[in-house]
Amino acid sequence: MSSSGGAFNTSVDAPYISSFTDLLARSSSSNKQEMNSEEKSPFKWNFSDQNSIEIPKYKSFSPASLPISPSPVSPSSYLSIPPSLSPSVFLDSPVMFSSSNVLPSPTTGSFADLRSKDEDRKYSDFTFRSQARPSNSSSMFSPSAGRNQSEELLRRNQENGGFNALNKQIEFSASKSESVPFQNFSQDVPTIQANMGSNSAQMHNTQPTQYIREQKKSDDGYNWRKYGQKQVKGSENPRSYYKCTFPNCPTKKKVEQNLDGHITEIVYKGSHNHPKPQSTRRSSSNSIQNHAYNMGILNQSNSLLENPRGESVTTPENSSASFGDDDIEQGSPMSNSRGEENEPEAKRWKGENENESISASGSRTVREPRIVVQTTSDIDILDDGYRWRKYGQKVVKGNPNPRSYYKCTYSGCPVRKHVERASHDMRAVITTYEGKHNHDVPAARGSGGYTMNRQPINSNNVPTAIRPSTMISHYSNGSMTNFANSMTNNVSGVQNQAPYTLQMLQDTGSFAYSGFGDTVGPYMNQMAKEEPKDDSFFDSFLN
DNA sequence: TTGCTTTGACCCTGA
DNA sequence: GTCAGGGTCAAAGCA
Repeated sequence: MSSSGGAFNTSVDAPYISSFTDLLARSSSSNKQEMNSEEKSPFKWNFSDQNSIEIPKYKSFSPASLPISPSPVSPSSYLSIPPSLSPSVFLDSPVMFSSSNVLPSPTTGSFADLRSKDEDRKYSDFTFRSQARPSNSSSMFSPSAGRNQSEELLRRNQENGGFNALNKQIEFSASKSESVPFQNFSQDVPTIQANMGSNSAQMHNTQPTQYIREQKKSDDGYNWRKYGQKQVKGSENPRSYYKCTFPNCPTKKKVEQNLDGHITEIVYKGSHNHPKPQSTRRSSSNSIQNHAYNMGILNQSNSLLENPRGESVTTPENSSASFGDDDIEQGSPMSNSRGEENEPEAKRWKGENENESISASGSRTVREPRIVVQTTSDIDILDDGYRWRKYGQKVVKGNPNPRSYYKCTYSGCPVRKHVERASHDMRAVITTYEGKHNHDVPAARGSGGYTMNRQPINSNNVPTAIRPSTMISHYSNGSMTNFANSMTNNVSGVQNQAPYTLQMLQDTGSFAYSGFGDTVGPYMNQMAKEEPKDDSFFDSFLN
């Protein structure tokens, strides 16, 4: 396969790095230069063995103080920084503030304030150097280049495979932080090392720091004050309660984070009765924002529909249209989704599929925008690498579509999952995982040209703790599919350099979300049609 | 001083 | 009426 197409296939004449492969090549060729300037930058390129393959590693980022956990392999991990994108674009993008999802912090207060100037400097430096072309990239990331750069990058992305690269960037930005380049690389590193089998120790050092920043910077644009935290029964994850700090704004949200710090669930209650707090960083990204919206990545409230991990992300603003208008066919159940009755499958503050409730006293409580973001960072609705046996199927309340129940076939493994199509949109599939795999990913079940050896979803082969969690996948033949195709191309494009595997694609949950529609469709169709193979399982399930 | 987080206690609701 | 669980309050501590 060629390495053409998608975000990685940037114009060759551009002083940009179009892929990690490219980056490696450039870093190799410019090794001396990099080393010379190494001491000047907070970000340093190191080479464990200068006589062998030169893998950049990162050593200058201080470890995080928060619980250290392996960062799950994000789909975005396989992406290098799309060359034509300037971080400034995303610094300004409201998209970045939209995602509480991804790894947003429950502390969604003032975004900018959360980052120290020192961090800014580091990021900037890192970005600068990561491009391996300092002279060019410096201007590229110049704040003053902001608007023009964003427009230019739009043009470039359209020229180089449509919005694919942009798409990734937007997703990245939204899910991570404003420090896109840093985030990108910090995620790339562990992933690459995991698959290349080198420099792992050093590369892992970047994860905690990155993670902490993810937590700190993600934002939905509003300011929240935490007013409570509680350990809820049935979950090892503490639940935090937040109120919008705007005077008289009734909006609240509760956020669950697992022990790793990943946000596993965000539920919004109420709607903001005020505009988003002004941010000086937001205005210049309209072009991207609009582009993304036009592409169906964003809905009309500029909220990201899904983050790179495949986590469906909504905010109170977009809770009623979380799949993006462009993705929704006219006449489909979602086509009128701005109305409350058509809000996407989402868990309300209390209960499911209820916009309102009536108290015992008869008073009616309208549950307003209510979002739900149930996130799973480490699962893939397409095929997570594990083997599943269907043991039951049932139509549950509120959804005419049957929910397919599966159990991991590995002996003794307690993990189960159930899959169902969203009632509002047959292309949206909700997968809920329960339990924790106590084994490695099974060997491949045969494959084509790809290396099918699956790897655990997280980068260090530690079974991923998964609390009952839900991932909403959405299949579309629209723009998101194009994005997925791009992703495929991208991965294949770098395959020559690194053992990227299909697993890497499939582990990218989020990309699978939209990207592998052609694959997902049949897969899900099969699931829908498949009859339980094990009556005992089925019977026990029904009982 | 201000604003935020933390955390134990209390309140509310539903079974 | 009791209990359990979730949600909220508010004092204390921190930056």
